[in-house]
Amino acid sequence: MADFDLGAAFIPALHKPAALLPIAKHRESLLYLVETSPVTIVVGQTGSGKSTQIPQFLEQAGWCADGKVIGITQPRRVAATTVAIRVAQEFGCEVGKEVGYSIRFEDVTSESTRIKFLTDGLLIREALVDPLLSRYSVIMVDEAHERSISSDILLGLLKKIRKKRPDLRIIISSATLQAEDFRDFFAEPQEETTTDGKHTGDIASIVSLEGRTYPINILYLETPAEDYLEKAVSTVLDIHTNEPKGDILVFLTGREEIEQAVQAVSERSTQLPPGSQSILPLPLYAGLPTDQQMYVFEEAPENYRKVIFSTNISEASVTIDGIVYVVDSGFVKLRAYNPKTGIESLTATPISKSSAAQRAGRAGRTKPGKCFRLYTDEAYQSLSEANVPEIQRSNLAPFVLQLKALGIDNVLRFDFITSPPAELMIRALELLYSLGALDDYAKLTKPLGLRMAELAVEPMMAKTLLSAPSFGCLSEFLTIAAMTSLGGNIWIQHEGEKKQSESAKRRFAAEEGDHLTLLNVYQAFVTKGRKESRFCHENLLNFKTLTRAVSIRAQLKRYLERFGLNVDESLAAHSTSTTANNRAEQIQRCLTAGYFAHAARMQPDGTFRNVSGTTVLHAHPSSIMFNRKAGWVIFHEVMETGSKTFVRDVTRIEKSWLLEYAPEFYKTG
DNA sequence: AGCTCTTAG
Repeated sequence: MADFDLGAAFIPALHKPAALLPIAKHRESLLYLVETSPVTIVVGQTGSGKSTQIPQFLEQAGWCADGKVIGITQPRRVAATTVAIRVAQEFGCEVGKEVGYSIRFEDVTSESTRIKFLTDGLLIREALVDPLLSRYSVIMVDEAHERSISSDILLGLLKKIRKKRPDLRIIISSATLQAEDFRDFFAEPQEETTTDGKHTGDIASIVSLEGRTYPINILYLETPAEDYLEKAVSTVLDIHTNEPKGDILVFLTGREEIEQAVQAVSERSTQLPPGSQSILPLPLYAGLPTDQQMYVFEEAPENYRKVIFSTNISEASVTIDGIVYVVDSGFVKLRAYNPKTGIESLTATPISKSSAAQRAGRAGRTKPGKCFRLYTDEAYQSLSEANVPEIQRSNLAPFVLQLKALGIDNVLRFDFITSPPAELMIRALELLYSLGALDDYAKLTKPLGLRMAELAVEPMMAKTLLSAPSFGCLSEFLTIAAMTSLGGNIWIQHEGEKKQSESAKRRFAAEEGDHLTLLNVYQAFVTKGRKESRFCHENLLNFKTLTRAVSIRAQLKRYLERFGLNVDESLAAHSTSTTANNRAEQIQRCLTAGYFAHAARMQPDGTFRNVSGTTVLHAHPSSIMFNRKAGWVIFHEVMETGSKTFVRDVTRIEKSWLLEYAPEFYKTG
């Protein structure tokens, strides 16, 4: 490119012409497979063009005749939108016309849409109104190997739908390792196996597409590292001094480690020999404000080498160009739900082999790369092959509720590609029963259970919202539901500005606890923060997440109005101090009606104990209740990290309310 | 006295 002396008259093509992609030569065989086989499993490497090309091949081959649609699901919203935009460009139409996408809050499709990209979760919700997904002729489940709960459930539904709709074609895109699991999942029971080892019951065909990646040289430690964080920092400096140019991506487990590493590298880089290239260390994690995340995508200034310290967000969700070196700590923070205690934990665990391969692959996207694994070859050999599917380590209550709403009564016998442990299912059923979403026969109750399933919030919050009209605080709970579903990230945290952030929080603090504090923050945001850009800045509030809260609140409000519930916004706005007290109490009572299972009592030493007295809980330092005295409280969330179990979003209640609103649940007390 | 991996509706 640099050889051309034509200046700005030429710009590089944004995309490779489709004909140059390796997938082009597989066009006919792919179409033949889809035509003849009900399920096609596409094993495609990075850069094979499967997500962009297959839908176009199908459209050209007539799969959209009679107004039918080709649906392609993605595990993430960004993927659904960016791939749709790209395919629309290649197709030569405006996004939303022949090629469109649909994600929560954004439906960019029309009557003429033939190729539709959407998230897995949204397609499951479409099944609530169209159980056979009859608008679609082909459904392609992209990135199925990631084994998210939604794509697992979607595959189970598709298997069921296929029996009633033999015309439906299913395409699953997968990594090599899982392809056979998907094939076996769709196989129909047969006794015999043919001599070539092929099951006669297979209805799925596997096709492999080569990708366009460069070779990666993988290096291990000779002896285990005592401290992988220190080792990561020294490895980065070694690469910087000994290896040719190219940016570095370092996989660590969380924010704290990342900030430490960034700090350490910037300190040590001052000791580099004079005249050498400088290092630009950058953090990357999901909780980082968007503007700071953007730095990692910018080209480093001349004479700087970019080093990105990242969480798992860079493993699949985010792609950064120009990475030549990967440093892999071998650890990831993984969420797991304990069905015995109902407590989620978040702990650093060794990654799987497939994760390690994925991380290494990040080095070979633009030219040959190197991956430095901060563990021994032996340690690598002892890693598990693949990650434990999300469905086996999550609170299943929201999904059991969705399955029930889809008419699947016997969820224990639902055809899961990997069955969740029975304990997880039972715990979910028990919770839904205690909330009144299921009756004595484990059938979905109407209208309560059905409405809970339709609301896009967790079951306990759904119950709270649907109870709110009888406490006269529906408007307030629309806000609280929206704010809690943001999962933190309401406050911007700058390094070394902890004091300011504390005092900013105190400006909105409510004596009753975090839920009313969140309500105050939201009120202030919609009255001032949305118009004055300084407001969020001065109060260290995250404009983007609060804007999202406004969208979520509006969506929830539409649902409740559809249920015929009247949302009176006038009462919330102006209230005298006596009605304000009463209003606070109604909110606390209503919260108890949905979150009674999340109750705790403060001990003289300032920690909390759950109702059965078996678990010690700590108020999270971000809570208003941190370092305050309280009696009984309700909390939104409980999570074990490291050695402590923290509760977040905590509000005072009266003990007697527990018995008043959940007599069944607490009858033995 | 001291802190959440990621993602979706």
